[in-house]
Order: sequence, then structure tokens, then C-alpha cells
Amino acid sequence: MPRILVVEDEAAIARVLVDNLVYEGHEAEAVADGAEGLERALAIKPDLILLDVVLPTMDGYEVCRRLRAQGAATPIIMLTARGEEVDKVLGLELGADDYVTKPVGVRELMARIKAVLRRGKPGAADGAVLEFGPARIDFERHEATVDGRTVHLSPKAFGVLRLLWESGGRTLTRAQILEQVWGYEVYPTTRTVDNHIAELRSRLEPDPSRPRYLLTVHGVGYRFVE
Amino acid sequence: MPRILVVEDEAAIARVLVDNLVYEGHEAEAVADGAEGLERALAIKPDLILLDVVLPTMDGYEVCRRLRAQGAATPIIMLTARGEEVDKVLGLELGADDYVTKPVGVRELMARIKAVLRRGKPGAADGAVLEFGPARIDFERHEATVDGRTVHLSPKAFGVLRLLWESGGRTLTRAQILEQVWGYEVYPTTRTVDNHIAELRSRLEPDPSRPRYLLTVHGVGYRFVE
DNA sequence: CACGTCCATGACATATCTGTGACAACCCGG
DNA sequence: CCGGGTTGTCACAGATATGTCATGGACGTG
Repeated sequence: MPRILVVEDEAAIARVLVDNLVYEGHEAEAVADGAEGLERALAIKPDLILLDVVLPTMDGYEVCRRLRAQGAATPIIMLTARGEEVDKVLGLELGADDYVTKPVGVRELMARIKAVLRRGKPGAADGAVLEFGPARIDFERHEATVDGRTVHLSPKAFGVLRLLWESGGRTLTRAQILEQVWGYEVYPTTRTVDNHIAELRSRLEPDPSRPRYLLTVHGVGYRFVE
Repeated sequence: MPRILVVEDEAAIARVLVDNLVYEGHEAEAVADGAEGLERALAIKPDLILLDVVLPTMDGYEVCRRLRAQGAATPIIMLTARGEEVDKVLGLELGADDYVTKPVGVRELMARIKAVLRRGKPGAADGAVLEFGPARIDFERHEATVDGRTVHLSPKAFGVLRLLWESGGRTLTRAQILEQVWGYEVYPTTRTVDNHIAELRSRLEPDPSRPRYLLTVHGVGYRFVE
């Protein structure tokens, strides 16, 4: 479960953010000033930081800079008031991964958080390449090859495979897969997942009728083993 | 240890840059205006100069031009705001070795610095020519030829192609392409990207209806393979 | 001011993806 | 070995995404 640190001095805003983050299934914690934010960030090593620019004791820019100076690669989304010097924020994106202007719709913010988290997933930056058997999948390039020949995979298939891979062998239910790959809004039938699994098998498994990597866990869901 | 001069008037950005450079094991120094930058560059003969375009007293273009006029071969990376006159930087043969648009990820910038330093001096011509199939694109000169015959490419098309090329085969979404080539202020429809891809294909691909180099990744975006 | 280039937009045709349902094959516990 | 629930497979049609083209406006030039 992604752990998110909110650094925001306005209590009302902080509360809204934390509530929503928790509702979305994240683990969220808020602190109210810059120095404390920096400290907590280093202590709990969150997966993402929502960082207000205007803060007591130390402003957001400074917190961001210091974190980076210490080599922290944690994704950071800066929160700026509208009309604030956007250029400054943008220039400073030399450290931040995204920025949003307040007031911001919660939904949009959550979407950006998802985007940043996904982007920062293990391997997203460098070699997001999965190899098993004769297959080789480069998620960065959206390219899949089997025995050197490129095979075509649909976007959804890529998504499912990536999720299963990133889950490191754990079994996921169809509902979990739908939630992760499709999103929270649209819920197709769980049978739909089967189809994409079938696609993956038929194109990647050496013997599609006898899956060796994309395994069915009867009564539960699917899992991927390298 | 490589010595790097940063010419950047916004203190916050300069600080971030210097911090990161030092963190990466370089020797870094920053000055805040153009005239001073020119002076320091001649005085300390750095191994690389990071040069902002917008500067007090003398803009980056001018600094670059004057340095070259004096025979300085120091590699220069220009920092421009997104969507700013990239053409100018590239086309005017100012003698810059690379350019990056702000905001830029620290990681990417450091990578480019490393690349430029490794490249040594011959720099300029080195990385700016793309050849694939019958096509040859010289980004320095804004010149494209197919089978020896010159073909015309619009500035935007050049930008798109260069971005895709520099992305080394990664798939970029239309939004990413817009962000990088157009800038963050103006957001044309994502369909606009399609048009420029179409232009590139119709002029560079041997068989425009069956693209071999400029590939579509359905549901995601585009990528370029040599 | 007329001209040409560049470029964003929209409409349309086409290609591709996706969800669904039906049925067969399968698994597993009685 | 049987039966109920689960999964594999397939084809189809609706939904989406993309290729393509024409239009008109913006801009710079002569």
C-alpha cells in the first residue's frame, strides 16, 4: 500500500487530502510545517510527497531541494496557490515531479497521484523489462518479443501482465486486476480478465494450452511466475 | 574532476543545479548574469557550461555566440523554457552542444551532462544527425534528405522527430509529446500530434501507409525505431 | 496588402481494441 | 464417477483510437 506524506499547514486542506488518500486506499500522514516535513520524509521514506509551497519554518522549494540534495528520489507533487509564480515552480521542477495549483479538484489530484506513482514504480525509470522463457517484454517501449520475433499485445494485455509481474508471484483475484488495470470507475465483467489472460497465453506461452508462467489459481484468480 | 559553470539568474534553480552537480561529483560554480558568465567562462575555462537563455545584462544566446567567437570550444548546454524558440537555439548555429527545456528532471539533465562530457569536444555534429533507411536528418542544420534529395520538414515536425529519436525507442504519449515539443502553456488537441506524425511519415517513410520507423502504439502513443 | 507557409481543428473512413455471452472443457469435492 | 461451479475459447458487434484530408486562421515576407 503506497504511503503518502502530506506537508500542508492549512489544517482543513490537509484533512481533506488525507481523507481522500485513505479513501483511495493509500496510507496517508500529514505534517504542518516544512522542517517537520523534511524530517518525516527522511524518516518514513514515503512513496510520494504532496508538498505545499507556502509553509512555516521552511518553504516547499527548500524542502524539495534538500530532499534531492540528500539523494532522495521520492516523487514529489508541489501544491501552489494559483497566481503564484508558476515559472518558479516549473523551473524548480528540477526537483519536483509534478505540480498542481490550488484549489484543485480532488479527483484530478488523485489522478495525478496515480500517474506519478505508476511512473515511479519499480523499473519504470530504467529497465522495465520482463523476461521469461522465450519471451521478452519491454514495458517502456510497449514491445514484446518471443524468440526474437515481435508479437503484438493490446494495451490492456500489457496492463494485466505488468500488474501480475509487479505483484511478484502473488495471486490476484479478477476483481483486484480489474481495479488496478481498469480503474475504479468502469467495472467490466470479471470474465473479461479471462480473455486478456487468454490473449497473453496464446501469444507468450510456449504451449498456450499448458500455461507455465501465467497460472490459474482455481477459485481465486491468476498469478505470474517467472 | 570536471568543472562546471552554471549561468542562471534564478537563485533557487541555480542552487538546485549546483547541489546536484556537486552530488554527482562535479565541481560547480554559479553566476547570475550573462556578462559575468562570459567573464567567468573565459577565466576558469570550465569543462562544461549550463547556460540559461533568459539572463540579465546579456542573454544566453549572446553569451554563447561571443564565447564561440573567441574560439572557446567549451561544451555548452542551453536551458530554455519549454516551447521557447528551440528553433533559434538549434538553427542559428550558435554553437551550443545540447539544449534542454525547463522544467527538466534532474536525472535527465545529469545524464545529458554526462553524455556531453563523454563525447568530448567534437560534440556538436556528433549527436545531431539521424540516419535511418534512406533518410538522413541533420538537426543542427534543419535539413532532411531522402535518397539524397532534400525534403522539406516543418519546424514542429523536426521537433517531434527529434524528441522521439532522443527518447531512444521509448513510447511517448501524445500528451508527453505536446508537453515536450509545444510547451506547457498551449495545449493543442492531441490529434494535432497525429498530423505531424503523418507529415513525417509521408515524407520520410519508404512506404507511408506501412510505417517502419515511426510506429503507432495503439492506445498509447508513438515511438521511433531506427 | 497579397502571398505562401505553418499549424490547429474537425469530419470522416478505417483499423483496432474490448466486453459479452454461449458453450465446451475442466477442476474438485462428494 | 458425478454434478456444480469455474475456467478456456471463440466470434461478434459496439466502442475507441487512429489515418487522412480539407478548411481557415495566424504569421511573416516581400
